[in-house]
Amino acid sequence: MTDSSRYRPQVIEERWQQRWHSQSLDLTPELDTSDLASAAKAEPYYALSMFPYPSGSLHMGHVRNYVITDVIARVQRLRGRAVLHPMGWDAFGLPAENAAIERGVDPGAWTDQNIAQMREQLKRLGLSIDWDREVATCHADYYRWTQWLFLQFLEAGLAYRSEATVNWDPIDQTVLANEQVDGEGRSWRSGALVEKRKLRQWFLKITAYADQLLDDLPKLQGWPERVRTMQANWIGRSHGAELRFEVVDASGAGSGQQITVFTTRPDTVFGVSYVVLAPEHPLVASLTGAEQQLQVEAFIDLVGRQSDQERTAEDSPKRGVPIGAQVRNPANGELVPLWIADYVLADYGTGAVMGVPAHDQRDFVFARQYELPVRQVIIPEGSDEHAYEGGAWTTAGVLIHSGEFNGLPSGEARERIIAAAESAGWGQGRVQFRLRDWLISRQRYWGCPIPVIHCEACGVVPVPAEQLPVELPKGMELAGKGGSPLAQLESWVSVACPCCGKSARRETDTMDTFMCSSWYYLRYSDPHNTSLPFSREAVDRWLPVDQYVGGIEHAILHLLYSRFFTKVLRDRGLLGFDEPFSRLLTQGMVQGITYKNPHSGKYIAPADVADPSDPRDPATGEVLDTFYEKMSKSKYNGVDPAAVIDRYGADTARMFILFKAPPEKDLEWDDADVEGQYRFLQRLWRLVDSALERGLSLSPRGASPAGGAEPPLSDGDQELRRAVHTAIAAISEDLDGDYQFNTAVSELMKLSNAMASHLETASEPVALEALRVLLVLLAPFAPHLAEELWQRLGANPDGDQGIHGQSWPEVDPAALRRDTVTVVIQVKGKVRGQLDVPADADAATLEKLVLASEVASKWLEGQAPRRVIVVPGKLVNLVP
RNA sequence: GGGGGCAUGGCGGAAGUGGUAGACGCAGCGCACUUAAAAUGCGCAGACGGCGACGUUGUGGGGGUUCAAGUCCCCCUGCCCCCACCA
Repeated sequence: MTDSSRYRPQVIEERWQQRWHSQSLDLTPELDTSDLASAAKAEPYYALSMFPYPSGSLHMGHVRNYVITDVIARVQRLRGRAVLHPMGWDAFGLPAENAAIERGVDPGAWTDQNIAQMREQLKRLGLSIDWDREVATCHADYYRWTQWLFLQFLEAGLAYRSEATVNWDPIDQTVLANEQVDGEGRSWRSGALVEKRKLRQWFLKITAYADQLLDDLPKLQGWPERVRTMQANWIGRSHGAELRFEVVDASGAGSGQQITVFTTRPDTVFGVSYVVLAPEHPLVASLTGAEQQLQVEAFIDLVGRQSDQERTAEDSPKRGVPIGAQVRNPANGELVPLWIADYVLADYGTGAVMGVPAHDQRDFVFARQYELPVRQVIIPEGSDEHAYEGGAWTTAGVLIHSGEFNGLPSGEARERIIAAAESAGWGQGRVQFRLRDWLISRQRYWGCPIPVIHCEACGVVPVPAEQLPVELPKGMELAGKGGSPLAQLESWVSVACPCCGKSARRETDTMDTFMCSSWYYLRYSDPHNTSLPFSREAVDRWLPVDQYVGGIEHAILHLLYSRFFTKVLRDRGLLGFDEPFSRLLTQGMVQGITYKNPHSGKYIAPADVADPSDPRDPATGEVLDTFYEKMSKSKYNGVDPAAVIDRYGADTARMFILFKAPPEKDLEWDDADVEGQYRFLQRLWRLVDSALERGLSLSPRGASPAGGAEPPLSDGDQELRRAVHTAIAAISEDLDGDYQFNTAVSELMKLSNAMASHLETASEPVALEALRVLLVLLAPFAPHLAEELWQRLGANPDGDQGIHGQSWPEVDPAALRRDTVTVVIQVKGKVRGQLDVPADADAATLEKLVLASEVASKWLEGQAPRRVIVVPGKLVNLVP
């Protein structure tokens, strides 16, 4: 083999990337808007990957994400769609600011440098991305429109300021959204235990869209079920009632004050033994009796020092104190004591709960502890036993001890009691959501400034649209502590009020970066627009996104916020659809082989493990635990994409990632499997080499186009054509709908195996058809190799669009047809043999043929079968 | 506690509406080529029994429906993910 005919991915990949770039092959086609051209108009297709944070280095998770989207984009192009496949950067955020604090670098410069670095790494993957549409959320020409959109929310009454108890990260010195605090009460970024603080903060009223966000979930049939479920749980709608308990004094006289509770079980209102408030409830101070003062204050102090996680852990003891007041149960007039307790949350419902120990497990535990009465008011249907021994009876049943509602089933009682409360004025039905408004204020520098001005005379004044963007001041020295950096820059803060002209102060909070990422997919449709974030025309043409691809970690926040944005912007008339992403693919993570010393807990780099079949700690000789886990620096289990590309080329990396696991499953990185993929690509190279040696050419000036083979075809030709068209059918199906790239690649392997055995003896037209189809099918997966082989076969004259401008092949049903098929002979459902029969044999013929077979006579032993089941083309089951 | 998902060879994974379980690949074994090795090519390969043709068994466990079950139904076990004192 000569050197020039060796597969050298490093050479050919770089060459084709340059060529494609110079031919502008990846640019998004301009969509013709004129009606005249509509006949020729290609249908748009929008393939989108979740954009990365520009950390500076590409990791395998990125590679998997973008390769999947790239294959989808390339397939759609081959199918004649006008494809939008963009990329950008989620570029605001803490890492840049932290780098600035630690190393004194400029966050903008640091970010731009990272972007440049990652862009080059991405380009090496051969992604067909339209880089002319690149956006970075930290650039003023982008965040100008983030600000503009914020003002839309403000104008719509969907952005407001409110004093709120917020999560304060003592390390990053900033406020965090609930979603950025993990289950242990730690900051998602710094890992610090989050504290509580009261601050005035900006919120977006996502709760105003809670119903729509929930009710539209069933529309998203192209989303994974579990993502829809996660969102539904997160929104958490529950139906119940607000009931008002009047505060009464010792003599039973009403005070005029009321405690409003929220309950999903109004049917249990006759079982209330006490009413309990959150310690933070605003009425606690005024209602506390003189004798209880000290005790109550001590309790509130105690609860205040608990972390959220301590307080809300399910198994934590429920503690409380009576505050020395009592309330009247509006349903039965009974007086019950008023308590405060740590198990009641201030920010859910009304911050007050009616205690029904017989029918709520928490109330039950609480009542047992403080010897409060337990009165059963619901019994299991058809029983009158006390079913709550050892725990509360929390399921539905029939009412007792409930006055006029006795005997009603729970469901009906709920409606009747709510109706009674409404007509008597002590309550009403109410829907409650778990979802809270979105806290978007951040006391950080490296974010999008909130474009408002605070004027003593005019209040909160939006920055006029023509004055946008409110640019971040450059050249700031960031200390990393003491609250908002912007607040310390007097020259930036001090500004004239746009309304009255008097001196006023800029808002110094910046926005949660999720704001920036909630609309970037809209900007790609019209990235250079300088008068609007996007034109209605462009956004309605390209969106909704046909296929969105990204990690499951964004199942709730990013996707929910984006859906919220879309609905608000639709209501503002800025776009004409109400869900942004038609189909969603959540790809699994990439895991690396991980070695851990079970005793010391130390992770060992694979390179330091001498013998992987007997992994031992190089320092101590102890046997190591071996498993696969998400790649991370601290576990030394990462694989650098650049190193893989250097060694095997991008095509091998792409093929491996697509083949190794279905896209939504976790993928275990395995060097041996990477080698296997590399070998497969080399086999393809040699296959084309052997075709060249035979003088085959796909040049239009050469032999007649494939498919024109003269019948009758030889057996080998027939078999090869069958393999070719089976592959087209199978791969087309794998790429439709569920995206089974792994089986698509295996079909490519099967086709290549078939060609290895038949190509040499095949007639020229059949051989050429096979080569052409193989390469076009390969093109989305291994774009460089496919293009190179295409050219080597002479099919790529200058000025031609190359293999990526070809059309996806069509299945020729005639090629799949067979003269004979092999049917399975079963006896009583067990496979006992096979028989070749004419493909068009009908059931009766088939039965006759099988009954006459040796297999039948062997197993039936002369008996006539009692029953014969015939599945034409498949099997015959004989039941003796 | 609530919700969702998964369980198939040594490994990753295949198996339209029930119809030959284990495609494709990795690792492994044998053969060819080679002085040798690598690379490459060809072949074998769920387990058990048998020289073999073959037979038995087999998709986490137990039942069921069916001519036929990885696939449908019931029960159980294990693992993963999300939510969670949400009243």
